[in-house]
Amino acid sequence: MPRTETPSPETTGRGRPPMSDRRKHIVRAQIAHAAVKLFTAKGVSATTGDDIAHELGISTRTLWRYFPSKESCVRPLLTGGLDVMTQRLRTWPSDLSLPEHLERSGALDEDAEAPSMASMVDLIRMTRTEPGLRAVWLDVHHSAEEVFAEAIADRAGLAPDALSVRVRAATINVALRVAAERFADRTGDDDQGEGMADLIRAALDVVDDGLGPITR
Amino acid sequence: MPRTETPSPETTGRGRPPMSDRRKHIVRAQIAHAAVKLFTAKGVSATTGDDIAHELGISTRTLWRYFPSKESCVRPLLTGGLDVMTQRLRTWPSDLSLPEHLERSGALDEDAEAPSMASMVDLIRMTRTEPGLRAVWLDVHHSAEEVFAEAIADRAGLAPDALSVRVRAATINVALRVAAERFADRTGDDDQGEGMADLIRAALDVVDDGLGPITR
DNA sequence: AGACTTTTTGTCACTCAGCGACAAATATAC
DNA sequence: GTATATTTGTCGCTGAGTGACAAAAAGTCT
Repeated sequence: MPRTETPSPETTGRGRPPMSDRRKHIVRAQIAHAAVKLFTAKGVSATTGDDIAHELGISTRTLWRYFPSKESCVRPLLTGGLDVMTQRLRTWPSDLSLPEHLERSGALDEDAEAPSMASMVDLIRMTRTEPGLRAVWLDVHHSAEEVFAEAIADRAGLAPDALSVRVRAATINVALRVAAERFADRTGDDDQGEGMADLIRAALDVVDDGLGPITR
Repeated sequence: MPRTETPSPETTGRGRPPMSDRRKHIVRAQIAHAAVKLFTAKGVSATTGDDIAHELGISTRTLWRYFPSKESCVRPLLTGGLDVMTQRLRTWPSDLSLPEHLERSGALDEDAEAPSMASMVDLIRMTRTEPGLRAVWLDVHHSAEEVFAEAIADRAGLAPDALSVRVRAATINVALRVAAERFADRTGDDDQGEGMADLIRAALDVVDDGLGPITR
């Protein structure tokens, strides 16, 4: 059995086999790390697509086949925390509230992807001053909204496009974004910042309070 | 008195006076309308900067002086609803809850900018399929977050960067975005859609419910 | 070992976005 | 009218991103 990670039923078995999703993902991750390295060193605008490609020894044309723009090269790093959570939404136990579930997912992620964590923190910080990176960051979270909506609709027995579902998905999602930004801001070299799980809990608690007594 | 809309104290009175903010705003609005016209007609990617500039009889160079990218040309139209609300936040009466205040602001806006409304609806719809426009749309709302945070912090007597303030500002803001998207989706030629004020109220009610009984 | 087939990568040429520099036009005060 | 400051246009450039096609890679089959 010649390791086919995509066991499609109609394998002609003829010619070069398509690149596995796993391998594609690895290449994308390598590009992402090269991009963030150059972005932090020279700044985003001063970094060209050629720079990123040359850093990896690939041609610029291939780079654009993996990512549609130089800013989007770092997308895999920015999605880091979120796609762990959205993946875990599929196994959301029925005896756990969503905040509890998300909090644990966030905590797990924090430990798991330690090497990428520093890059992610750097990127979220750059998000403030670099419009191109901010666009990617906001879009990453916007994409997650859909996933949250489906999970919530499924649990609540409502349609995924019900207003209450969409608003809840959006609010939860945006709370996670604010928590991540806070985490990035507070995490310094002295590592005195709060944990990601604590921040997620705190942010979701605010959401759970509704608009609060102050704004009403 | 030679109409100076920026009555700066140190008017040398010598040379051509700077363009008033009002006049700049008018030019930007003209560009925005030309852009959305071409975007809807030919699609975003098929519309070049030269097209937009030529539509108005200005040079391409001047176009880029008013906007940093062709997608951002429509920004004035996308901010339409939001900047009315953020402007009114300055005169937020103390006997009104934030939802009530926003609801009324949204309703007023709906009537006031009737001509721009159709373009805005078209744009928000295009936001789904055009990544460039979506980026502008998301960034517009992201910018509003800051304004909401300041208003809420001021009312609550908290620091603008307090976690609770930021989360509340973000959640309210995102609820407005979902309401606007819903409005754009539901508003057809037969005009059977709900009113903007109703949608804002409904969305903010969901926020005020917190995470709700379902997700906990 | 071939020959064969399919995917991936690289090379080339091209369009368009967007900016810096400088000239030309415009609008005011004197 | 002249002088001055602002705006606009022209020119030329770099870089993003794409389509077309050739070269290389990685397999299968005999």
